[in-house]
Amino acid sequence: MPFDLLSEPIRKYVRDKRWDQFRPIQVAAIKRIMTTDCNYILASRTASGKTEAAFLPILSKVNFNEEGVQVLYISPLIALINDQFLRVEELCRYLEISVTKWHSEANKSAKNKLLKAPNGIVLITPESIEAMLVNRAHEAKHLFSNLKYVVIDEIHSFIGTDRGIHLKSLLFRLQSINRSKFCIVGLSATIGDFNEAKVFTGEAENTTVLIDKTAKEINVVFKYFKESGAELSLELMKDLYRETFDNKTLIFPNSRGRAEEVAVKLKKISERIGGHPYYFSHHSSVDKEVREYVEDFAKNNRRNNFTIACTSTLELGIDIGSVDKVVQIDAAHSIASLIQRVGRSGRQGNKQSNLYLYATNNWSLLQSLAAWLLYTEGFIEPPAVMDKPYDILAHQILSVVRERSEIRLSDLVYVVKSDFAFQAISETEITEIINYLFETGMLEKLGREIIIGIEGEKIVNNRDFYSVFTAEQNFKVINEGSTIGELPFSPLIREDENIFLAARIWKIKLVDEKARKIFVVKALDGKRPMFYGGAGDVHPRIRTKMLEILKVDTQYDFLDAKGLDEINELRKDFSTFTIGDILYDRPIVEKIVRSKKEDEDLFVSEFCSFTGTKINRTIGLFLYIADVEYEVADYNSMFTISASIENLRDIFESITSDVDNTISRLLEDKPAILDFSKWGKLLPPKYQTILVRDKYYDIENTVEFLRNIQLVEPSTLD
DNA sequence: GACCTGCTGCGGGCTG
Repeated sequence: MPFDLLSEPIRKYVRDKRWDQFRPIQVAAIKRIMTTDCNYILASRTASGKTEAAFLPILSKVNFNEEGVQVLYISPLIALINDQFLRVEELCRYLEISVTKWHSEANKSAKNKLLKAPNGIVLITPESIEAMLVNRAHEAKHLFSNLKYVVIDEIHSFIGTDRGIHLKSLLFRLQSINRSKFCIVGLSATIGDFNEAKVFTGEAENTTVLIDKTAKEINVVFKYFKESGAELSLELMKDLYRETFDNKTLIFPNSRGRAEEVAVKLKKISERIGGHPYYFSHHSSVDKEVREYVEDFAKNNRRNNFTIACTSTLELGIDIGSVDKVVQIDAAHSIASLIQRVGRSGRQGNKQSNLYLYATNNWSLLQSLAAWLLYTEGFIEPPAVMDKPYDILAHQILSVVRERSEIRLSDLVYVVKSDFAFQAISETEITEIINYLFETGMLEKLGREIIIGIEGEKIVNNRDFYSVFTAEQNFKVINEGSTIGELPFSPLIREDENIFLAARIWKIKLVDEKARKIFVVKALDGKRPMFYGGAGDVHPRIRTKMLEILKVDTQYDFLDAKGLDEINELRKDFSTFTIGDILYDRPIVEKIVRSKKEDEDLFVSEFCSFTGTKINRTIGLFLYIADVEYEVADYNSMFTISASIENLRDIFESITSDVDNTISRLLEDKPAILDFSKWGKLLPPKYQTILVRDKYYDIENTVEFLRNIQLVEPSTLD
């Protein structure tokens, strides 16, 4: 019995909570964690008791009388730490274990208290671990050299990302200052590739994934509104209002600007007809305090209905309670993301989640439908795995040198070589990168020791050093002394322009460019703000599924009539292409255009690749190498290429995988191509090229795709 | 048309 395995104080906690039974993931975790010293990944949907599944057995098992912090909980978000702190602290009161928050906004005297007598549990972010290792290595050792368990929350948000590689390296570095081996427990929503989750602990063979696959039943409704303008039509907004006014709803419109538009427009409709005023927006550009107010409102009020228009800020595990409906406007970029969003709905006792998928154009409708069907087939995108993360390696080399103050070359190479985050990178490569860091003044030799160089000091001593991702430079938006949020500079940011922010309308009174501040007053009408930055890549499987939907004639009963008509219309357009092999048969149409300048006929091919964003980008690279002009739109995966079909066949057949020269030329012409990597600029040119090749492009899969592709022309029946 | 995440140490001013 799992209950009997737990320690007495924890059993008392369970009794006091009046839990009549454990959730499946808790049963599995208690049994395993209590009886073994293995690493575990607990995979189970949102709100299924994962935190308790990890902490009940860990708190039962670990002897907290020992000196030093015993359990380290790592979270991707400060907000999540603050949330979990309350839960974990309540649990720990039964054992008189202290719990300390350690992040930039955490109470400083609590941190100092911990430094005096390290013990108990610490909740921390990866960046705070990095900062501690860099600035106060001795304190890091003082606190964290006797860890028994490391719990990583929302581990799926790290897997397959730069931040994840960074965290892996930090885990390795924590392990190397520990007296004995600590165990890792990762908490995760259902993820696409459990193998990658196991590898994440650095000990795949000693890591077991415990999965609870029971999913909530999802009630899905598709709604189609053909939109032509830049703004959402009144018709759509009215329908959205009718669906949401008497519910607790989250709306995901895929962008910050559109989230503002939706929140403001719904609020206006509600005002006009005397509905409730609880319409909010929640995204990275809304001020933190305003966001906390919104989260708090959603969590703590039972009586009032509300609607929050948001971005992925409300996708992760911050506790906002549960909502009745989740609305997705146009296709989410991934299935994983869609499922996380749906997981926010379905209240306790009610087994169903409600998902409304609005589409505003035919391709978005098709993509949404494809994502939904793939989900019902059990497919979730696997994470993008980066074998040789040279940029994070360079960052960590600087960090390790700073941590040690001085270190011999052989020791440095040894440390980095042993780091499981960089397993696939060879010793020769590491040495080459270190040598380049000498050349550029990042590192310096002092006798036989290596220290941080003059150029390196500038980087390492900057606050920006602790993270591996970049942040946009914004203007603060201020009304009557209080900050509402932030906006990037755009043509709209001018005095007397009216803009939406935090679900309200503002008139800009003054722009202080030097202080990067925008002063605003309340207004009655305005425009949604402009933001820059891209969304995530779409996985090839989604695009293949889109083609498959066009090929069959299934009449989906969860689509509304307009949506079904639109799908059938698209099917008609594509019915002229005979697609046999879904993976490689791709539609193409050749047109002849009269060139204006040179007065001759030119061939233009319209080619639908039906593949992922990254492969489309790489096809673009190959066309660039072949010196062919083209345009590409990723949303419908369509290329317009200045070449005949015959010509294109030749190009696709003669594709080679040797593109390094082109990429290094590209890097010289347009260094901004490396902007996706914050620390890539530390690398020798050769490694920058490889980074762009492997991370920005997908050479291997594109070569395979193009070698196998069969270009299908329309049948000539008409 | 296009997401998100985090952050030291120190000094100055203010409050209790």
